[in-house]
Amino acid sequence: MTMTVGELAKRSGVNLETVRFYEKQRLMPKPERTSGGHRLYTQADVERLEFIQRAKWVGFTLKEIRTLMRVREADPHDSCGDAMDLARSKVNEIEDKLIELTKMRNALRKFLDSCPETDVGHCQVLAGIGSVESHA
Amino acid sequence: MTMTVGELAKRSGVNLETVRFYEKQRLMPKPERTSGGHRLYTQADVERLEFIQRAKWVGFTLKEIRTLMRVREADPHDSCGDAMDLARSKVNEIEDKLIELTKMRNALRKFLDSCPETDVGHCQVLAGIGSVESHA
DNA sequence: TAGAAATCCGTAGTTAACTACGTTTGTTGG
DNA sequence: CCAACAAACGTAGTTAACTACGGATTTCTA
Repeated sequence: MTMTVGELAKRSGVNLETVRFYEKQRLMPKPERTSGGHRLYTQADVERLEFIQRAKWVGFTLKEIRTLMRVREADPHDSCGDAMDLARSKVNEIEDKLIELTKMRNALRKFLDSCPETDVGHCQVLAGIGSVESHA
Repeated sequence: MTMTVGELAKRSGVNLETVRFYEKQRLMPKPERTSGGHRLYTQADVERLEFIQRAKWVGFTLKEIRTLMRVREADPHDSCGDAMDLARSKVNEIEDKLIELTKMRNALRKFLDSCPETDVGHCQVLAGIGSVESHA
C-alpha cells in the first residue's frame, strides 16, 4: 500500500533527491514516517509528482505550481473563496497559453503545407510564426 | 527605420543585456553595426524577441527555441526537409502541451463549477487536477 | 564641441531548480 | 544477526537563463 521514497522516485520518474527538495519547497507534503524515520508514500503522491512534472513542462514555475496545488488540494471544509480566486486566474492564464500554443501550431502547419515534399522551389510563404501581439 | 539596442530592449520588454546574451546564444542574429560599432535593429528583431518570450512562457527552453527559430527563418533556397522535420516534431510537442493544458483547465473549471459561491457546504467534487496519465 | 548618456566588451554575480556527496542510521535477505 | 543496501540529513556543486559591473568608446544634445 505504501512505498519508500526510492520507489516513489522510480514510479514518477524523478530523482530521489528532487522529492526531498520538493518537500522542502512545500510542493510535496510531509509524508508519514516509519518508526526509524524513513518516508512513506502512497499512489496519490506518485500522481502529485506527475502533476508537478506536467505543470513544469507547460511552463509553470515551482512557485506557480505551489498555488495550483492549493487548488488541487483545497480542503472541502474551507470557505473555498481563496482557492476559487486562484483557480479563476489560473484558468485565464492557461487559456492564454492555449491561444499562444495554437498560434504557434498553426504557423508551423502553414509552413508544412507550403512545402509539399513532392515539390521543388517552394517555401516562400513560411514563417508567420510569431508575428502576433504580445501577451504581457 | 532602424533602432539601437536600448530601443529594441524597451520595445520588446527585455533587458538590454539579455539581447546581447541571446546574440551570444545564437537566438538573435548578429545585427548590422554603425561605423562606431553600435548594434542596429529593425522591427523584425522586436518581433523575434517577442516570439522568444512567448515560447519561453509556454515552456520551451532556449535550446528548443533555437530550433523553432530555424523553422521560423528557414531559407527558401534550402531543401526544406530538415526544417520540415523540426516543424513536424514541434507540432506534435505543441499538441501534447495543448492536451495537457486543456486537461488542467477542465479540472480547474470543474472545481469552480462544484463550488458555487451562493452555496455553502460544497467543494466535495474538486481536485481531479492531475489524476491523468503521464506524458513522457 | 563639451559633457552627458548610451554602447561596447568581457567577466563576474544571481536566481531557480535541481543533483551529488559524505556520513550516519534504518531495513532486510540469507 | 549481520552484511549489503537504502534512506536520513545538511551542505555543496551544477545548469540554464539571465543580470550587473566597470572601464573604454561612441553618439547625441545643448
